[in-house]
Amino acid sequence: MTSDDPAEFVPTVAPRRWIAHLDMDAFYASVELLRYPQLKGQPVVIGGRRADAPHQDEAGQWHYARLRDYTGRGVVTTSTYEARALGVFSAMGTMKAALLAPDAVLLPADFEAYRRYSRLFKAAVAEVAPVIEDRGIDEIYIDLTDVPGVHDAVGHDPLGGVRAVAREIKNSVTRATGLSCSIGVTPNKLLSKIASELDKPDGLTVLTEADIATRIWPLGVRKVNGIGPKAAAKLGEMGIETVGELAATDPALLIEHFGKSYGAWLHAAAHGRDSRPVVTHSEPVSISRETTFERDLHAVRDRALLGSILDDLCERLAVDLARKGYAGKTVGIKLRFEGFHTVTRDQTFPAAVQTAAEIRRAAGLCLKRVDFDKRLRLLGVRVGHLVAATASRQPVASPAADAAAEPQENLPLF
DNA sequence: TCTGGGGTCCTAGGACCC
DNA sequence: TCTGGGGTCCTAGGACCC
Repeated sequence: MTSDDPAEFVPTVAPRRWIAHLDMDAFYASVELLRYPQLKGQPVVIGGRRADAPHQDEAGQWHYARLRDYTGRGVVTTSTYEARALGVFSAMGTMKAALLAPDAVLLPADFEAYRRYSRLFKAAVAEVAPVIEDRGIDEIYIDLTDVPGVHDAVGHDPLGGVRAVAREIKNSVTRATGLSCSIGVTPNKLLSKIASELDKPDGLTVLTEADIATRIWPLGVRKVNGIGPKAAAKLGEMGIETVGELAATDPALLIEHFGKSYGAWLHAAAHGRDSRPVVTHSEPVSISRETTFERDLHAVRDRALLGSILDDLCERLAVDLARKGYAGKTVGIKLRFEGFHTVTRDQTFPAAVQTAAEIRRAAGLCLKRVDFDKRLRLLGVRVGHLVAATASRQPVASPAADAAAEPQENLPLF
């Protein structure tokens, strides 16, 4: 209230929140189809790491890599709806996908292009509704509460205003990119995330609290963002398969099985309760680089190769840090052994590190604390405790700096 | 059929301090 | 002199998400 005059005090009720979740339909695959429209209607898979790009022969005939020809450790990043119909989904090993859909076209991922289209669709949305939370390359939350007209009825439809705004957002995304998206609009992020999936692709679903019992409760618990494979399996053992069954479960029982925090959250989520705001700005917590090898590597026999892979990761990480304007006080490594067992080691220094050499030295210190009894399949480097790069160059002694000053023959593992 | 790469957040124990 | 209680930081692992 800006006035001191009590006569001007008008109690107001906060308007109902309207939060949208927008998800681009089969995003990477759809971007590729803009480039290769002749593939429309076919099962197409993006991924596979180093898959061959399509090429044209002298006669102008296109040639594509097929899933059956792939060998390697990649996973499917995205698949078209035609490929999904054959059982090929994201995160599936490409070799397994090849068994299900050997004739599917395999395209290499082109993240540069996806990022370009990502910026395009987000800019298009921002012109209609500027309060946007980034949830990755193909997803956003949008707070529609203050968008003009959302709270208006249209004719006899009390939700006509929200629907019109959501429709306008969908239209401007398509106008800007040639791509379709699915939108869910509800009073909170949790419900909107579920709602955006209910009518995919090219969907538009508006729900209120009154719809929870009929539209949300019949769904499997995995549809709730935050219930993953482990929690779902544990719930299954308790005889809880659907969100409705979860909602009907005594919260005390959930807390007993899942702990105070997660147990209470499960109960609230099943009832569609979520008051998280749409967060329009956030700073990164850590920046990392990692790579899975073509074949498992031996710490001693492949020492030189591992060393150069680590050098490369540190250099790329330093480039990422510099480009984003950060340095970091914590350096960590990640090792994955054959059998998929994963180990991390990290170390925090008094002064932030920034250069490839500094990161490399710190990673070397971390490596000293690992037992190499098995062969390695993955190596990663991470920098955390991020600070602005300009403020990081204090001339303070640090273990990393000391290590960097040591003679080269003191180089630890790798 | 063995499972990418980039992240975030939570938990839990120990160190350390008051 | 037999044993506290809270707060914070660090480290390791794990669940989860896109």
